[in-house]
Amino acid sequence: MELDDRKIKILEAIIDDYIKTAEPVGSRTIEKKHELGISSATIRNEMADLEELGFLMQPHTSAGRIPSDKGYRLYVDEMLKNSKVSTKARKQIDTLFNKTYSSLDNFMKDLSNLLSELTNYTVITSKYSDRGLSIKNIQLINIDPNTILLVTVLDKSQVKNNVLHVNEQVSQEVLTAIADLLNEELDNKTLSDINLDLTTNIKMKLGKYKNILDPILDIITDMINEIDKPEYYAAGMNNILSFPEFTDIKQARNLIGLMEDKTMLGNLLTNAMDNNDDGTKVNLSDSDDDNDDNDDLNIIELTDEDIKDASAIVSKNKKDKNSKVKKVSKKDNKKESNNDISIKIGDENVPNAKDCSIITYKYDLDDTKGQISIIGPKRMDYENSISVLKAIIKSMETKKGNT
Amino acid sequence: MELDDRKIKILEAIIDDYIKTAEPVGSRTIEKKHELGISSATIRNEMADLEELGFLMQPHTSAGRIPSDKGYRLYVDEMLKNSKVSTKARKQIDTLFNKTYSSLDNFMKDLSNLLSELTNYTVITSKYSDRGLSIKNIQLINIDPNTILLVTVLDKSQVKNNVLHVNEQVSQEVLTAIADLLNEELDNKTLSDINLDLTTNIKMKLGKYKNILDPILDIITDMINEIDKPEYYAAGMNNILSFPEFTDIKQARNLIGLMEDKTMLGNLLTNAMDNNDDGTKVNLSDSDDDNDDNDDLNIIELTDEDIKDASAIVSKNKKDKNSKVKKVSKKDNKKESNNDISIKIGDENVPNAKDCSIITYKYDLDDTKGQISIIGPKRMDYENSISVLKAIIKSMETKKGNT
DNA sequence: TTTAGCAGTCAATTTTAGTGAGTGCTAATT
DNA sequence: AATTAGCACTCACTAAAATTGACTGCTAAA
Repeated sequence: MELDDRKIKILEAIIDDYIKTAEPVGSRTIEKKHELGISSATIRNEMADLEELGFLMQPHTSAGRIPSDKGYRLYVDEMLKNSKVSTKARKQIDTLFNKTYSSLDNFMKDLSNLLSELTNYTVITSKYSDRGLSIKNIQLINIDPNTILLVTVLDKSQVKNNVLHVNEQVSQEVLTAIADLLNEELDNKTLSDINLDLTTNIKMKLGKYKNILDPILDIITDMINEIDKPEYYAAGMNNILSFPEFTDIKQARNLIGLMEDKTMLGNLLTNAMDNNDDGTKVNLSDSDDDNDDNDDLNIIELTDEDIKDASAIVSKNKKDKNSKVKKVSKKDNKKESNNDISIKIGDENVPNAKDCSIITYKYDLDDTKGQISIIGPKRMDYENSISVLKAIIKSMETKKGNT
Repeated sequence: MELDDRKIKILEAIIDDYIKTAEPVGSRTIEKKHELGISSATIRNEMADLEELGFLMQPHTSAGRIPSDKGYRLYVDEMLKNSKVSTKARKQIDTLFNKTYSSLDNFMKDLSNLLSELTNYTVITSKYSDRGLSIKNIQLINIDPNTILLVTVLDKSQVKNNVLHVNEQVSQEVLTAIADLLNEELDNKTLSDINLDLTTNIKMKLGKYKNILDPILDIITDMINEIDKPEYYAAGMNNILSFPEFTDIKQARNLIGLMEDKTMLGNLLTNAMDNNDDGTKVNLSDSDDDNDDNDDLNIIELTDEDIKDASAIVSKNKKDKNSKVKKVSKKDNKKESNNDISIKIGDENVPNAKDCSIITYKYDLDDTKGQISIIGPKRMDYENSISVLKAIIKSMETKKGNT
């Protein structure tokens, strides 16, 4: 059996409908809402075929059809259109990016909240520092007879403070001397360069300052470990509770628990940006508002024979309509795909999130990396979510260029 | 009608039962479970009286009774016993307090998570800096030709960094000079002392450094505003979803939304530690493990004629049994009550949390203040929650003494 | 004052019947 | 050969009816 043009149209109609209503879609609904020029009986036959092909499912014998994971996959890979971001949303995004922030943390929090507000889904962002960062400058400042302030400046103006208490009194001169020596030793060393060997080496060299140096080096080591740890922020968790698929309180609890547990969250997000065989990567095609209608998502990788077939059909179909869709081989895109958007559907996620879809963008601000993930039900509004996310990414890229 | 001894016993039995089962409690249940030596008919009569007095309610005619807010109030004010913290919990608390933390933030997060785990309720902590803090030291460090690092040291070793980019190149000597002058001007000024007048004044005096000074003073002003803002952290939100009173998904969503909204959360917590007429304040009586059984909560303030009557009875009752409960007038305790635990029940909270009870402890670490709040259903396990909280507070106090 | 006993209440549960949106199959039509 | 009309069948969902049982309040006896 083949996945022909008409089948795809019907599938698309069903998925669109199901995304809106969350109710199984029947043949008569399709006949009435979409002018396909065929009777419900024919649609019924096609639906039976689509089910056999694995794109649709029936919750029970006398119900309409709902999309299977495979159905969503095809939809996401091939049928997504670019919807325009509302002017209101546009404004909110611009306002966010024009505001000045005292820390990246605060910015990311506001960003997450906004994205959640604009999509009505839960948004999780992660943030971790680049291990390749190097130490640029260390300062030791005497702020109290027995208190020393250690200021460590990393690449790209990241700064860390640590306060340490010492038993003996140390003059600022000595501290400056120690700092100078440390700067010499640690200059241009990256965080991962700083290991036990290096620290013992330094301790040897600066033996006479042992009492002060030891705690300082300990603190630096601690700090490095600390920097490594990713941080997470979740916005709009309550949104998850508004979808009919999560009325089962257990499901909801499971999900909220997942988002509160750093370890589980780590797994979830790592998985979400894996570019293994499942999951799509969509390219951030340049979307000027002038030629929006042509701004479709480019296909980077496909997963399944059937989907490949379908892809060919859909592509052909779109070309006929003078669209710019092109198939890009994985290799060609290796480099730029780093920053792309990935979409994981249902079972492609960790078991705890098997009823969700996750749209993830991996950002890289040189000194800080991380990701922005939108989590919703499988029948989430992919089009709007991706559009909003893309708008935000565009602003991020622009801003990055300016700084 | 009077609230006699037997009525109080029955009330206590009902509340204890309801806390465990979340089901309306009937007269026969009480007769069977508690050996009060009276028949269900008598209990029935007493229950009718208790309802008339406002301590109990009936969800519907043919149901058992549940406690009213007033009933809980009496229970919390007068009937709470001190339960011992389990050795396992004890250990977890000790582990937490023995761990070293690089920031108070991280410590408070772990603390919240632990408290949530030990109580099975949601825990919210807030944290804000004392406006009375003064600036101890300002350092300006040249980290790049056009980049200056501003390090501000506040009282009690709080340190803030800010990086600023300037157009012209400035030598470290000039920076040090500016820093020295700033230190002179700002020495011992508290955060609230630093206003527009003072900054314009400084700008006048140091006119020749205008280009560098202006952004620096702006940043300091920004920083002060930033410091003022309280921060919140919520742990164990998913716990809220496990109580039968919140099976209604709307209720649950409302609550989780509340905890995600900084403004609403602010109101909630401010209200929770108000010591206006409603709400109890319990004193942290010294709880040595040796005389745990006598370690009851002291009553500081009461709210209602009926409750006062009841209080007298309960107190008398407990004295007979050689307990240490004593009534303390509000005035006598003005000073120490700062650090006490307050309990808000149902309608005493902001409307959004009217079905919850909130146990709050206001901590004060000199440089940082804030609160720790446990939020659960009105029929929450006050005894365990308070015991665990008290154990944590004790550890905090001890640690504070050591630093 | 207490208690046994009984009639009455009402939420919750179970049962029953009815409805309607949906299907699959078949035979007629294009 | 593909499409469609028509029909029997399925089954979740709903509303109404019947049943259950955990309560109460009241009364009269102890």
